[in-house]
Amino acid sequence: MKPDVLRGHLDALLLATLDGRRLHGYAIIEALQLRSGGALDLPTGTVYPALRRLERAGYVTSEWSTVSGRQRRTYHLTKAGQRALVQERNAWREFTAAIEGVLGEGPWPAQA
Amino acid sequence: MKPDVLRGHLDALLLATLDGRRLHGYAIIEALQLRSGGALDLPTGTVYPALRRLERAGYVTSEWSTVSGRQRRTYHLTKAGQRALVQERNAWREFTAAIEGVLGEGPWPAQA
DNA sequence: GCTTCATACGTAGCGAGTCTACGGGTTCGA
DNA sequence: TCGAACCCGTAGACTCGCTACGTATGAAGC
Repeated sequence: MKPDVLRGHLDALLLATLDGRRLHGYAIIEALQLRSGGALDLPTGTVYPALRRLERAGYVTSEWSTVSGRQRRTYHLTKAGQRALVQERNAWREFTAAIEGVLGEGPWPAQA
Repeated sequence: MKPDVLRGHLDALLLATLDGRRLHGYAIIEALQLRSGGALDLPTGTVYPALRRLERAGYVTSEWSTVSGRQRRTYHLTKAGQRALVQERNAWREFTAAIEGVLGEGPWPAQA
């Protein structure tokens, strides 16, 4: 998968991953792999900055906890985050509809 | 529509638009608007550099022509461009499958 | 005790590519 | 004569995902 195709869709992925769950960063990456059938293997340098962006935006909050001596930062959605997720899903539908209208099979019908 | 979401998909759009047709830049922009139901309104500063990139890559070729005193550069697909289009369509399917696997409705099933 | 791997956090800087904002020129209708 | 539509193009900014790196703990193997 080309690197750039995720642009602008990463927030939606992260919000959806946290929908109804509390996860820490590393677990988010694993969850994304699982749910995408292995297609999405995001490096930490992609995910952590994105999570901070979402936190600054007020879409997620986080707490530190220590599990068997290991520091973990666990994230979960805020109300605003859930609203944002709804919007992201709508935006995704519009986006795919637009692209598929163009990508649709074969040469165009005689018109225009 | 957020600006970045097109990243990495623009080539596919342009190749698909030129599939079986010869169009000049301005007409490509109009065609994209039409096919996407108005959702895609690309500025010339996006389209022209992209076309040159595709031309450098050998996916399209172009000829100048003069129509009623106006200079036009008409583009069409090469063989390599058609192969690239097939690949782009496959990549698109994989991409949407991956994202939709994650975005799928609601909280995740009890597991993992 | 030492190494190695999986777990877990994070930053700095790069790079690609889309967008904004220009600028040039023609035709045609009001 | 003036504006709007048509048509080409470039320069530079900006965003944000990726690469590469650094830190630290726990458990397993030897």
